[in-house]
Amino acid sequence: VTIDEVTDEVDSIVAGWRCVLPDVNVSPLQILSRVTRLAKHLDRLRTDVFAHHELESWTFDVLSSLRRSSPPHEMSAGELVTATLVTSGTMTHRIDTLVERGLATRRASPSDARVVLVRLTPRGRRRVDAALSELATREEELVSVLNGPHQEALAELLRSLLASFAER
Amino acid sequence: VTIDEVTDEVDSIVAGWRCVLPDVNVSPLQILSRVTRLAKHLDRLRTDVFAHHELESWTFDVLSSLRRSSPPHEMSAGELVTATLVTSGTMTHRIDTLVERGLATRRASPSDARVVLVRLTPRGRRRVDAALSELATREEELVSVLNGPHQEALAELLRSLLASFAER
DNA sequence: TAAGATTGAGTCATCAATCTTT
DNA sequence: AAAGATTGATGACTCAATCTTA
Repeated sequence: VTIDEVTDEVDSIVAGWRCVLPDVNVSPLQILSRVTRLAKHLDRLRTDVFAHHELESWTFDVLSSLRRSSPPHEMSAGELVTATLVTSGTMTHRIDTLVERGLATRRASPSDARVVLVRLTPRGRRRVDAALSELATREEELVSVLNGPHQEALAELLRSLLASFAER
Repeated sequence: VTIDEVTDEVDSIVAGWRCVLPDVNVSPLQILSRVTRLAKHLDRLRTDVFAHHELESWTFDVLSSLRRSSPPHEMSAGELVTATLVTSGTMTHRIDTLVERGLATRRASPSDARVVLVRLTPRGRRRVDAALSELATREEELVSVLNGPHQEALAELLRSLLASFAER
């Protein structure tokens, strides 16, 4: 690793740290810094795509959880909280917005009045399906810079890394 | 891919979509959804680590850019904007905070009074060095679930993916 | 007129306190 | 009490408008 050209923003970040703090092992950044940057780009891509369908990333998050649940596509607010990794206060607000827009309905659970059940409307279903479809197409283009085996290898490596997080 | 067990949250998300929308190719999610989730976990890890050093992720972002710049560790506000991928308004506020805390100084450029120069203080330097050192240790543990060659392979695959984003 | 930084309005997030039902 | 959802305060972000200097 001596005469490599600097080809990447991450490479220069790593090189910068090595120069300044030579005793610290910054090689994990070669992976983790790229993960962070990729995630930022992906976030932008999603924002763009969803805007074509009058959705935001955060509304899509909720709608897509509902969509993947078995018909009648209904989940409790608490289930949505754990599925989307946000706080309960955030979820209350998200549901407010979705109901206002006619993309979901909210009702008290008949069996336990503390529980709020959120259900996808037909309009919400059409909206989220169209958005996902376009998103998948765009993501396919991106991933296509890697051939099939490379894609699978990458998915597997990421799975291992993710699993090591989940253990904690 | 018929009798695989569902081992992962991402696997079940992908399986969910395949069931609901079988005509959409959701295999890119095997990669990109894991990237997003990894980034979320990383964000939490960084928040934790930086809290030990009385820093937040966003203050660290700025301080680390300054730290990697050549002595006297001074950059213009505009350079910091491009380095950290935030808007200029955000950067103004970040600089305010860093100056208040004595981690950086702000002055007008002598050669062009429109330009604001931000410089790391010794206190800021010690703070960011300590934070990076701990972060690197924690990230090393995480990445260590993969052996050396796997780490390199992963870094290379991510580099390709990132490059394909940068082209757009 | 343009470049660079700042300000202010609006959005969505978190956290902690509260209300309701069990 | 405890579980679930809501409310309100606060924080950091973006965008657009503004101010200052070149």
